[in-house]
Amino acid sequence: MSRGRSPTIKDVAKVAGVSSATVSYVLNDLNKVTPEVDALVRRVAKELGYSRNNAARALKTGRNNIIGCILPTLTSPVFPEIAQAVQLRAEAHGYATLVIDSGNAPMREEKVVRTLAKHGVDGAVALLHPKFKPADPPLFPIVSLDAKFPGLDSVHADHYAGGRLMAEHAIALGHRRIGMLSGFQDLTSSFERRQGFVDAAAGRVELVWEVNVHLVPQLPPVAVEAIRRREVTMIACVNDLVAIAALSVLKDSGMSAPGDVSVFGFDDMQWASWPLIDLTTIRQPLAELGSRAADLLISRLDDRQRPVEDLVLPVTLVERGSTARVGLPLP
Amino acid sequence: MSRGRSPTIKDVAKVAGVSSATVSYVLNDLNKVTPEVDALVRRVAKELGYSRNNAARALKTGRNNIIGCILPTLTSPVFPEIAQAVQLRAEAHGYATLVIDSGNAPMREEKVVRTLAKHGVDGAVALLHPKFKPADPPLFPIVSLDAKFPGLDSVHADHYAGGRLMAEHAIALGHRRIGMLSGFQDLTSSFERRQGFVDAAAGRVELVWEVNVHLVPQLPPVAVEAIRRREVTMIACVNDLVAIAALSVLKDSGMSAPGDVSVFGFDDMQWASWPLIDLTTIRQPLAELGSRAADLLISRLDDRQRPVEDLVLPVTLVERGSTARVGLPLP
DNA sequence: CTTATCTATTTACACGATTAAACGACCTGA
DNA sequence: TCAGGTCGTTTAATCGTGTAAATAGATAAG
Repeated sequence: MSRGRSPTIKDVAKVAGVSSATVSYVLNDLNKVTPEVDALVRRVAKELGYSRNNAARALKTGRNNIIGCILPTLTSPVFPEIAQAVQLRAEAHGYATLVIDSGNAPMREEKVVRTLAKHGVDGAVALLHPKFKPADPPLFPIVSLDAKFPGLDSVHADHYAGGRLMAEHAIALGHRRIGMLSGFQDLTSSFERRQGFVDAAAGRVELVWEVNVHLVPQLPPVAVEAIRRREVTMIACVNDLVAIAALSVLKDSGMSAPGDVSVFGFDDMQWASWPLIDLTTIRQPLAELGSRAADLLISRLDDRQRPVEDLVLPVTLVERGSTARVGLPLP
Repeated sequence: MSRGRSPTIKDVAKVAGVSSATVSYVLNDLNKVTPEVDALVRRVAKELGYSRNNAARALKTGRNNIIGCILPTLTSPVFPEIAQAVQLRAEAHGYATLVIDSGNAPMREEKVVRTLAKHGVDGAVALLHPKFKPADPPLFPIVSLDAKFPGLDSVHADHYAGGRLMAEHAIALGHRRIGMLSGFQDLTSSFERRQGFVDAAAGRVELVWEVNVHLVPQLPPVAVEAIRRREVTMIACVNDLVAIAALSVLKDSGMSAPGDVSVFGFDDMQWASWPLIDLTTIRQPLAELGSRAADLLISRLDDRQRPVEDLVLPVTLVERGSTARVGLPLP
């Protein structure tokens, strides 16, 4: 105590006049002790400013009370919102969260998992590339974010329904000629979003052009050219970041949304609502995604036998100023 | 091994036919052993897939190889860039990083520090409110980000010079009547930015109005009104987020930058360069800020006696499309 | 050939907590 | 009264590493 060292369970035991086992029982809420002793121990512990040594506990129990959160990058508007929710929920359960970015490469994902294992995480929430190969046997339980993953628990938005929603809204606004900036189709969520759109649009909309793009706010030349051809009344984008890139191209080309062409995003990341951007989009509940994933992971940690669960969260349409009824002049 | 349990130092020792102490010496690179034994042990360890149990090591040595990174929030464009750099650098040194957001409140900062201590971090990089009171004695070393902090190592950009740079560029563009959206002055960086600006502007620029605002992309009504009065040719903002809020107000009011009024930001966060935003700003080297802070923290962990260090990084002017020479018509 | 000096390795304990098992005190029912 | 059960508490072993101290073996010095 006064000798700098922080007090251990034994110090508490000595002061309280009981054995260290008793202290441990009290502090772990196994109710094995009389109310008086319980109260006494708690009081003494608080007085001494006792706080459990996590390393010792981890060594003995094999549980570290740390979970990992693996995301493709932190420098994107979407993922930090998820990370924040995971962390908040984990903390409520007494877990700390190790947020790590995997740089979007499946190989690095596997390395990151090993790193996390080395640091003794009990499990992780992860947004994984479908090509990711889990170690066998797995180093720790993983909950897959954003997409179903064979053998893993998962939490994700209903991308397919979102795609349909986009198409139906576009049709309702009178759009018949649409260009599409879809994501590369190896990513499950990109695939499902497109699929939903295409299924709902079938026969009612002409998909004039389509370009696969990376999920970043820069477009490849072929996409820029497509936009400049002015052949469509709407550009449907795989996510908000890409939609912003499209808006940028429009601005650079002297066009604007929704006057010359409507632009439709997906995600409803925080900045989509800024007046400068003001993007019509499909909202996925990012925070809920994170907290549900944390919950799921922690239940899994408590019971490794429970059946694998796949949680699908609903999406909603958020109508803003980047889309308009076709043919309607600017207000 | 084959019994599920992962191999320990004793398993390695048994297979290699040496004692566990020898294995420990080898794996910790204390060169106390013959080259042959060294090689043998390493080979066996690799063969068994041995990996050190961090909890046991932490228990024995009191070092966890984890550092914390405390930031006001993750859902801001600026902080994740720093976090990413911290993490990358920490990983290179064999440390994992616990990123935590403190929600911008000094009281919560103190709580977060206790949480981190509970999870056994060896130290932390933190962006602290000046009112933050470190525990005494400190629970672990902290490197202060973004501002000097009494008694702590620190790494931050040269906010004062940045403020001057803003003023000088404004003057060079011919601006004489300027409105200012400054941050609340209890935050050191906001204070210094303003001070630099005011000092350099003295006598050459009229500060027509000034409003203290929170560092978020929404402005209070009084700021909105000030902007709408159209009394100035430039709005100087405490950071990019606030500058974006100003641009939003302009757009909502049927004005635009730089045609009606120039807008000047600070930070050069990632999105400032998007064509939709295209913000003239003062760049602070966010990634370098993070990695230098991590370096500094780790040196501190290795030597608690070294004198406190204050690292100031230079800022630069980034000229984009939100500012223009005064009186110049739109191109 | 003895004794001192190194050096490579091992022995043995500590770190702080958890927990099965042992223990003792008290109660209960025949 | 005594076997058996219950309850609250303690004893003691254990988790995997690190490391001071002991030990053995080789070398050098006298």
